[in-house]
Amino acid sequence: MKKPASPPPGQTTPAPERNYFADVHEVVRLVPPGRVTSYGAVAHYLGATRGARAVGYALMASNLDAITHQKEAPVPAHRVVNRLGQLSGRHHFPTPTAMQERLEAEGVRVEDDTVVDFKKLYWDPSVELG
DNA sequence: AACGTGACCCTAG
DNA sequence: ACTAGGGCCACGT
Repeated sequence: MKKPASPPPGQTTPAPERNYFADVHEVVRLVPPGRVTSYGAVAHYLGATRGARAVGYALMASNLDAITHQKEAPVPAHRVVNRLGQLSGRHHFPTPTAMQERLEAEGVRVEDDTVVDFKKLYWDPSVELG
């Protein structure tokens, strides 16, 4: 077998198959309705405090996947906002107002594309889940 | 294989 | 207190 790669430990991707997509998918899915979390919190829970970007990327993929499958959003991406509580990803939703609409539907007040009482509704997986 | 992009976060002046 | 810049992670071409 010409398996050239014997990836030494400590290189990129320490975990064997840490599918960021599936990982984020699962964490966000655990976010209860009426609560909101941030990309950084999810990233931190995954172990990468600075991987918040990848979290957003994975979320987009999962959301688009759901749309492609024409099913209900398996991942409540609308409950994920940036560290400032702003709906930075609202522009990437099927509709520019889908995120806010969904949040308000769950009782989350949104003003000026920003979650009201974001700190109060904040849901940290590292804290809630441990 | 390398460069560039992106729903971000943190540190420094 | 505010503004500016750099950095990390993953994916596409």
